Formats: sequence, C-alpha cells, structure tokens
Amino acid sequence: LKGSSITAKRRRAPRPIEATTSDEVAIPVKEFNLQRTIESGQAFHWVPVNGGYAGCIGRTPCWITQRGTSVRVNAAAANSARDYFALDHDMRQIYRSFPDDTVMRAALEFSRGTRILRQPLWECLAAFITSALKQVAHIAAISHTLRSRYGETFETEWGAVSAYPAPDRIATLTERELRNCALGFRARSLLGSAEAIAGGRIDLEALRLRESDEIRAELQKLPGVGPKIANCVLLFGYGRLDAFPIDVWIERVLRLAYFADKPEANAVELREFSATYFGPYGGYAQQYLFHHARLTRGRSLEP
DNA sequence: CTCCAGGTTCCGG
DNA sequence: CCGGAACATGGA
Repeated sequence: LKGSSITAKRRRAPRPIEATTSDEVAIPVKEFNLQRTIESGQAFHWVPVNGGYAGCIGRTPCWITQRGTSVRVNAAAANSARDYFALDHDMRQIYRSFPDDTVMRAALEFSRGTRILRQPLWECLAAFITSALKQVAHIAAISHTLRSRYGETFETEWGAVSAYPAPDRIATLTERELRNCALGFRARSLLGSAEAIAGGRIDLEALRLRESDEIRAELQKLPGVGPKIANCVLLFGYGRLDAFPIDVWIERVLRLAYFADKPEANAVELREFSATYFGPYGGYAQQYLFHHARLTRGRSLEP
C-alpha cells in the first residue's frame, strides 16, 4: 500500500492492544498441512512470519506454526485455532468419499492435509464479495488494506495483526473510501451488504440453523452475491462441506476432465453433475481440485 | 500492449 | 430462460 491514496488526510490509527499472553501450546495433528490450508485461497490475510503465520481469527490474534505432526499456537488462540482450522475433521472418512478417478486422485495427493476452514461469517462473506474477478494476490491486498485502515489492530510478538472491520464499521464508510482500497466496482457491493447486515435486514449468525438452500437464497439477496460467492460462504463459513463453488478454475477442471465429450454442456449441467458425482464432501473435493489446478496453472489437466 | 483474474448484474433475443 | 457485455484494477 503506497502513499498516494492516503496522502490527503491521515486517518486516525486504531490504538494497538497488547496481546494477552506469549504462552504457546502444542497441538498434535494428523493429515493437516498448515501451509497448504492457509495458501489455498480460502482466507486471504495470513502473513508468513518465523516459519509460521500470523493473523486474526475473528478478533483473536493468532500466530501458528507447524512441525510435522505438531502445531504450535499462542495459548490465547488455541481453542479458536482448533475450530478455525477444522482440526476435528475426519480426513480419512472425507478422502474415502472422494470419487476414484485419475484427476481426483492426483488432486488428493497434491493437496493432502488441506482443511476447509471454519471462518467467521462476515469476514468470509466480505472477503469473497471483494474476490469477484480478482486474483488471489489482489484479494489479499484488499483484505490487508481494509483490515489495517478500518479494523482493530493488535500488536503481537509476531508483528501487528488486524481484525476484519465489522459490518457497522464498513457501513460508516463512503463508496469513495472503499474504492480507495482498490475495490473497484466491488465497493458498492461491499457497502450495500455491510449496510444490510448492520441494519439487521439479514442475520448471518441466525442463518446457521437453516437449510443450505435457505442460507444460499438469503445470501444471494445481498448485492454482489451470486451463486458462486454464496457457495463459498456456505463452504468456508457455514461449514456445509457439500457446497460446491464453481469458479473459472473449477469450470476448467470440470470441462476438461469430466465433460470432454460434451462441450455444449451448460452451467446447470455442470452444477448438477458436481452435486452428485463428488459426494457428501464435494466442497473438499472442489477445494483440492481448485488448488491443484491453480498451482500447476492448469498443467494438471493436460492429457 | 493484450490477456485474465475464486462473478454479478443487466440487457436484448 | 439464455448468451453477451459492462464493470475496476493490477500482475503476467
């Protein structure tokens, strides 16, 4: 973030808050890969530090590192981290449920240990609203700008980390201020969604009790939220592990690997195929296919 | 310079 | 209902 956009009037910096403790705890893990989980394009604010990562889980500062089958995390964030990184997921059961084909097997070997995060709902929704037609690195840049300018900042022994600004905070901003965070046309969507939540027209937490179809329909009433982003929030926020977001990469995977003989297939056919073929943990399958295709820049799909 | 990125919305057939 | 275009920004 360079000077040009914040020259005119310097905003008041949020007051740093001292981290509560420097104690760390060790958590044994199996089938967990911290780096792949953090860098697989689900969350966008973790910063590599000291061989691990620093960031916030909601409003809880967290620094975490992995060595083999042991994860070390600051004690104050241990419970949050267990939940956020979904250390309770039964990976053997999930892997057993994957379809047995060459593309899926390759994606599994490549992405093994990646967890589907349980992210706080608003920061997940907001981050994906800003993700439309952006590369992962750009989404991360936007997240960091919004967090550091408008979120609560905490000084930790691993550096400063910031929480995502709450809906009522975003709702006090102008579209121009959001555009100055490089949001482009997404500024209007983020502002409108923040206003809807701050004004009580939608209650993200209350939706946890509803069926996935109901949640999806409610989310899609928000500006800038269509089927893809709604499915990302279902998967990465609400923990609906069968939700299957179809983005440009996954569409590429589906067409090349599973629809090679049906180039005329439309979006509905792709959606219906995905909903059944990949099983009850289709969201996991989707994330593994996405990560594999993206990091090999599509070469994983060549014949 | 051109192309594309974890899409959504609006418009004309 | 369907395909196409507009929408901002920045890295490859």
